[in-house]
Amino acid sequence: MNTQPSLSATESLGVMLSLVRAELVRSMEEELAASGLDLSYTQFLILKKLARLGPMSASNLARTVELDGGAMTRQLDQLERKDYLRRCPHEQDRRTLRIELTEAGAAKSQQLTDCSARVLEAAQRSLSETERNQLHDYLTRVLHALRDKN
Amino acid sequence: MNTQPSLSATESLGVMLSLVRAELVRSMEEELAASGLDLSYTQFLILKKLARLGPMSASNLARTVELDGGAMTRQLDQLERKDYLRRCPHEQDRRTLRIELTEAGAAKSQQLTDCSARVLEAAQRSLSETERNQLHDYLTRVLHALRDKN
DNA sequence: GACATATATTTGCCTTGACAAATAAACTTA
DNA sequence: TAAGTTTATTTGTCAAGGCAAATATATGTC
Repeated sequence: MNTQPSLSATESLGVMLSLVRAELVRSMEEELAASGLDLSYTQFLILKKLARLGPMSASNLARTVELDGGAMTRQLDQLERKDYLRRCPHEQDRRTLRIELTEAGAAKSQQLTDCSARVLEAAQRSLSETERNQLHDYLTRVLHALRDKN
Repeated sequence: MNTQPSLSATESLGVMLSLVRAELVRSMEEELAASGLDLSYTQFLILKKLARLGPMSASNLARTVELDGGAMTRQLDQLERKDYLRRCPHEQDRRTLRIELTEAGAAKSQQLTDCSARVLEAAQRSLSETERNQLHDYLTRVLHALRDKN
């Protein structure tokens, strides 16, 4: 049995955030699957970051996508097995990995960008440009307020 | 090793939602712990709903807090063990439970409300009343857009 | 250089939540 | 009423992520 909610009058901010995030993730995974990409939302984020920012270390990647280091190791295992990326040795620092997209991975990255763009556009379709910026701004301010709670 | 992010220029909506939600949950659990309440965010939501809406069935509760039915069973186990709530038989429907707060649970509920109010106030302290309403409105519209994607 | 400290990656352990199957009990309909 | 369908709860299984420990390597200090 799962939940088919009926967003009541005034849900609190926490509940709203959970709902919207969950629905966005679901939409994103659906869109990925529809494009023939077999990727979880987390894996999508990892590949997108690599495509946008280029090769980087695993810990850097973990920080960038807000994922625990241990969890990152396991996601990299999966993505390497699927031949989306490669672990290369770092030239100067032998502790560090250089994670880079394979040719296959790079070839898919455009599809990722397209999927992402479609879902985000669908999600925000009822918001004007101004409202989208405001939403982002408000979320940023809430995040800051929570982080430096003085 | 965990993540101490540096929210870059323009994070996408999905990332922002995850960040804000995670931080809010963290804050909430911290505040609960500081008030001597040993409760996860999920457990907090369950008790708060019960306090606000009164006794209800487990499946109703699950729908209300957006939790899977199986997960709800296990949360109820824990909360019952801690003596915050009770499973009572439903008078008309023998399939159904009537979940109600114990005296101890009811006694704590005011603290929950206070914790919640403090954290939400802190989170939104840099937003005006108007902006808070807009944020809620935008999130609601995004949610609807994602649900009925036509 | 030796030693203490910090960082990167991996692994083990644990909790959570989703999903599906199993029961039990209503409800619907012929 | 009997059969089929829906709903409520519980349980098993699984994947994901957080945390801590282990290991390897780098960096800073004396």
